[in-house]
Amino acid sequence: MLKKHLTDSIQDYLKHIYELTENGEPASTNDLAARLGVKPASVTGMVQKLASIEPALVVYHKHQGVTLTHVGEQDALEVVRHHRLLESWLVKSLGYRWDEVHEEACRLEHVISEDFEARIAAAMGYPLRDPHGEPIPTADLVMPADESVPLTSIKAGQEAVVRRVHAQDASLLRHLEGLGLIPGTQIKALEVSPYDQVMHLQVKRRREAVVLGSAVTNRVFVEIL
Amino acid sequence: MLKKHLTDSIQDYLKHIYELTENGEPASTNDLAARLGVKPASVTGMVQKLASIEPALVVYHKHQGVTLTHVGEQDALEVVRHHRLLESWLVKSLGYRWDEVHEEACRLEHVISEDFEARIAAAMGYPLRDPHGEPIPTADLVMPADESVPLTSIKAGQEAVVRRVHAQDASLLRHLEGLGLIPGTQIKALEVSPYDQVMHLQVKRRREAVVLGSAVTNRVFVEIL
DNA sequence: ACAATAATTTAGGCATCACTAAATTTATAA
DNA sequence: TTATAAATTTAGTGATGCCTAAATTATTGT
Repeated sequence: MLKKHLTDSIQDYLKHIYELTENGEPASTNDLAARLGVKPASVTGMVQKLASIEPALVVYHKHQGVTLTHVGEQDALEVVRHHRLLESWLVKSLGYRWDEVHEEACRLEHVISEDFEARIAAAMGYPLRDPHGEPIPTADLVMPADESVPLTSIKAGQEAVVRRVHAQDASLLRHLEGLGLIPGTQIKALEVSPYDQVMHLQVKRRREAVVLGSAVTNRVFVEIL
Repeated sequence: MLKKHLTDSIQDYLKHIYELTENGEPASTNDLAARLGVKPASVTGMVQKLASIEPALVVYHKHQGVTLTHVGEQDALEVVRHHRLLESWLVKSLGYRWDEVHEEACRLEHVISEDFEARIAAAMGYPLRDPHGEPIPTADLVMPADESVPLTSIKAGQEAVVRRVHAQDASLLRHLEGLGLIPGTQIKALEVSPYDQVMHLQVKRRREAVVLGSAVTNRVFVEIL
């Protein structure tokens, strides 16, 4: 098999397209541009290239967004695996906190060898979740099942366990940690305001109820008990 | 102080210029090209650029080679520190062998943060030598003194201790390891052929004498006892 | 339906850093 | 010294991947 080289830039595009299309919808030029920190015009150019290389990594139709081909998805999963293994390793092996790992992993993910990947995975006992609870694709690039749903979707009175925190912003992560909203924590929805989505939660091992806006509840995924 | 960004390419140039000028001589265009794996014409171009940026990183005069400025040397030492700390870390923390670390460190050295650097240095107890015995610049970019001399320079009958093995080729390193020629090993020169420089060595804890050509003896540095 | 607005694409440029081919300078040896 | 070889530099190119400005297409409100 040909050892194709994917540039750092292409790896970033694939990773972000993967994450934006997890919901089933194609990724828009604008959303991709915002995530990648480049201008929409640059995204159009790159996406056209990714669609025209052989084998194609994405499917693209003007004004209709991008999706990954199977090949592109495999490549994306490799990058995601690197990223999430690295985040786990930085926490477990070097004492980073969960809010400190994202940037470092973003840079390391493009340069580590398959050997390095295998060694850290083995050293950690082949973890299936990263420090934020995000599933880590296996070595053969299968994404572990995740049954969690957005915290926004639970009803007053329901109990659940936090599974994933879909965020990388350091201050948001520290805030959530301060509230005890980390993977594994059990919670109970006390009240949900119907209009502004503000949610009152009882967090296990906390005296006071926690009040959260949708900017936060959108990012927390739970498994209902 | 301005946080200038040095590209990976520039970091590589600086690192190799540093290593080529350790002997006091300017680095030649050809030697640099060979080490960097690029054509001499490319080196000329880059070196002209490094000499003309503000502040200049190198001193360059046509047909006379390149040397580092103080600023360039500091930048080079930072890269060398990253490289050697990483090699040490890969060996100590992930079980790499000394012949497996070079390529990985070459890629990682450009992307790790100062925080990462500090963490691995601390985790290892601030080592002053990498797995090959090469000195590791301190956090304030001072290269630890090294009194070792080339193995080629010792006379028959002299005893010495291996300090540095100046090589990155995996098969050569494995060969040396097989002979017991690793940092810390005590040796004694039995005989030196005056013309071809072939050297007969007694290596501590080995029954048979070892015979080495200059391709090897050039790369081993020792401290005479 | 139609104008206003938002999203996207096209076109043209620029910076980086490699390359080849040709010209030039320096070193070597008869 | 002078021819030849080796080393180096110049000049011109190409790939990557970003940008801005202008043009185009899609969406939305009335």
